[in-house]
Amino acid sequence: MRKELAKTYNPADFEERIYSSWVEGGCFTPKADAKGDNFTIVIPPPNITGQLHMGHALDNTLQDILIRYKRMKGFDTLWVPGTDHASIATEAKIVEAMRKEGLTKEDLGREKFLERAWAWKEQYGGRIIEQLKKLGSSCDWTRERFTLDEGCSEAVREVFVRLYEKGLIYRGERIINWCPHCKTSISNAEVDYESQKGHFWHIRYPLVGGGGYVEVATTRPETLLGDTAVAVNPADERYKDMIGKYVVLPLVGRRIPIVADEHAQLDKGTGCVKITPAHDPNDFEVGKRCSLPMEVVLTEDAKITDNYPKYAGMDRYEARKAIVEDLRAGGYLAEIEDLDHEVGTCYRCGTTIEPMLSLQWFVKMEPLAKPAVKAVRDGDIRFVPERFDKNYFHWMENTQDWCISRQLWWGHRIPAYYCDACGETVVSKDHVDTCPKCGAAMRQDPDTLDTWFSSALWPFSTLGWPHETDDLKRYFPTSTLVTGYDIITFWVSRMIFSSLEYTGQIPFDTVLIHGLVRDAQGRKMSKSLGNGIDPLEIISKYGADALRFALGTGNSPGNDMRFSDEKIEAARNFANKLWNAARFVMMNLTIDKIELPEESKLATEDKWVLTRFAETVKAVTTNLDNYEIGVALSSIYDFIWDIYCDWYIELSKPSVAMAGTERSENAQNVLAYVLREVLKLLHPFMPFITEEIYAGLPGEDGTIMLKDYPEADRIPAFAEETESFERVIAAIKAVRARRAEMGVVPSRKAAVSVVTKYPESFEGAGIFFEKLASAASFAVVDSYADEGAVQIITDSAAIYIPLADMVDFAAEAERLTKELAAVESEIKRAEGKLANEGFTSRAPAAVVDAERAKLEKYKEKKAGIVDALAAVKEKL
RNA sequence: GGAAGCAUAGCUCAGUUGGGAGAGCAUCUGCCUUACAAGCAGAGGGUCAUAGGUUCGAGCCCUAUUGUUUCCACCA
Repeated sequence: MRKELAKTYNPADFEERIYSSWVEGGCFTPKADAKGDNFTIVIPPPNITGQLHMGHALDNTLQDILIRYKRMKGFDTLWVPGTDHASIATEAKIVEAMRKEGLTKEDLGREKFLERAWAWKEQYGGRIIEQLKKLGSSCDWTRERFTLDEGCSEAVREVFVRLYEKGLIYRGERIINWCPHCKTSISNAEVDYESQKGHFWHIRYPLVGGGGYVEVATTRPETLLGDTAVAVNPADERYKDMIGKYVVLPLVGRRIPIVADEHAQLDKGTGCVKITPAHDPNDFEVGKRCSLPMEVVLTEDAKITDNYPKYAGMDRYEARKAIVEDLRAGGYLAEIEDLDHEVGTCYRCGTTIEPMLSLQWFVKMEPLAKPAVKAVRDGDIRFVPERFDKNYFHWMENTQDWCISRQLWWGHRIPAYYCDACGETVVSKDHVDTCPKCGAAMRQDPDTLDTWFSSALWPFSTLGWPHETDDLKRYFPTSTLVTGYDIITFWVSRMIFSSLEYTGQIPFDTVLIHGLVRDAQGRKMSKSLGNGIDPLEIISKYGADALRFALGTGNSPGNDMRFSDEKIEAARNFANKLWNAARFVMMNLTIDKIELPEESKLATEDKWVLTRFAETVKAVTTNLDNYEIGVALSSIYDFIWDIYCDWYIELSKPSVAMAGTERSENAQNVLAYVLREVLKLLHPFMPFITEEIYAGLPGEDGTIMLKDYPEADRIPAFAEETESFERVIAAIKAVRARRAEMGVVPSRKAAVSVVTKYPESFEGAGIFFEKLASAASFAVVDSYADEGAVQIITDSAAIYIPLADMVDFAAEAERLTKELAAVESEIKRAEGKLANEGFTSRAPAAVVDAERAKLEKYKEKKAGIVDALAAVKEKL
């Protein structure tokens, strides 16, 4: 069905309608007749609780470009989105939403809280999917899978139990970052460090049996209650004799040993360090090494425990005050030093983090990391660009055991059950109510799993694993993962070792890494800075195609990009240009079917544009196959704007205008053919505008997104005619430049005469000179005698224009002298190069030949300039 | 402290196995040429951070230096 294009490009008029037509047409489901290999992407859309942000838009755009490209290439493509993963931020959002209603988690209880969380998720989750549709994302939404059900999905339970049975998962003590306000542990990545003014309290610990004291310093004096040792460096001469002796812990009266440990540094403070194993990660390590007791002194809301009656119930800061006061009164306080130090705070509420000892579940990393490193080392999995494998290896080879428990409710609940009566622990896929040992009631671990634990299963859990589903058999392992470099350690590495461990296969063979999207000043976009640009606003203002173009152009794998108004405007302008070109073509079409004329009927300019197009197709496909999306896109941009619009459309106008003739129809066919094919070429990048224009082409039906991608080999190309026609273009450009330089207005037409060694190149070119170079007439002549004419020299022609009244011959002479010098220096360079034995014998033959050809051109040009200069000088 | 990236035109950035420095924006000049002023035709503007090295040949490969960004670790 033919459709007229609107006079102005307004994406809002058609983007939504087109998306619906794709959905209705079943375009996103795999093609039954796909002839190629599989190409699968299994990736979560953005976190369900968040607004679509620019980073996600970038992810999604790059994924969609690849999917659409592969689909048009005949691959059996599948893009399955999973949905939310259960991050701390997610729960925080839910809690925040509830707080507005005056509700807290604790009020509701776990069951009700999860119920509400699900409702909330549906509401916001639906919205995010709508947002992605606006971007044109061709996810197969019908296959959307939720992996977070009832707090613990089947796949997650399955792997937890498997790991437990293999001894790769264990429960142990560890120091975690505890937020006393949120009452949850948070990961290192979620701790913000801020510089705070504080103090360094120097405290004296008396030696048991008299004879003095040792002095330690601390920024957190209240942790003194939990000290179980003082450490000195084993190499420290000052304290050599004290190792093994005891000191008395002030205020508490406990005898604690002086131990030797590398953790104590010789040159810091006094060289003595108080050791609080239960409240400091380093001290914890010292405690393990020296077998020290772990003394917990703080409750989960950071108050002193009942074990220290004098301070019990005091908040940590109150306790600090009281303890410092008591230390002073007891004469233990040696000195108070002012200190600026970095304090860890909760990224969400800003509360100072308290390191706490706690029982957590861990995954043993060493046995998992080895095959994961090997898979990348052996090239089974490839990072694009390659350098990111260093990042990956560095992390994988130094990783510590992975703490997977989180004190949250919204997430996959740990499938471990404890019997309080007999202490039995059972790990099971199914819910366990009664203790298999003693028959008492069991309770499930209240904690949930780290969000990355379930996300790590994404490539196969979304395809139905642990069941042997058809999807799994058909599409796993998947093809390409597209993600930012900031997520390699969190997610990519974990997907790799998880997949190898549970399925025995790699999860994907290629990891395309992109950079971060920054703002115009180069800052990372963040909510707290308020510099985030909302992709939806951009879409409504400029269109999804423009956004996709802006994200795709100049995007080079692994490099950050800045997002600016200039960039999006340039993208919109490009869409507008294409729109107008298409309008021109369509309003001139009288044919009702596009058919490329046979070779003998093609004009030179037709052959030229087809050849340049074939080159473009080659460049685009090669670059896309190498994941050079930005380079591929700029090839298309250059072809459409420079070759097709600025040259070919102009060149074709005279022919098209001969209404009713065969020549006109041929020109129309070439115009429409190239337009149709370039629309296909561009479709993966700008799906909406290409679909809209395509729908208006005569004789075409169906959606462009299921058509075959152009293949360079199948486009007729004519090397000789192209080279020949470039001479005409060069001559036209030279005339325009010369006229502009002289300030001749376009309306002043003048006769153009050409003397050339290549008269056949200029045959029939008169019309182009008249139209594009303000020529009143055009002639190829053997020689030209009017000495008052302007002379323009290219490497294939001497062009004469009688504009004597405009010519300043002195200036002409100067200009020609300059040009002569320039061409002579080129000749010198080329001759020097060719005279170099090393070059002619070692450089590839093609390079040497190209150099010889260049030299020939320079020499021709020089001869022309010499003649012209002589003529001008005579005139002077 | 450990690791990695980046440094090219006034600005933002491309530059795909090493073979005569590019784009967009900005600036300047001239154009309403019947698809497009969100446009057309021209022009100016770069010691490719610095110093060495490899090579017949280096923006590209190697080494060092400087600046900058990021990740990891540490911070009694």
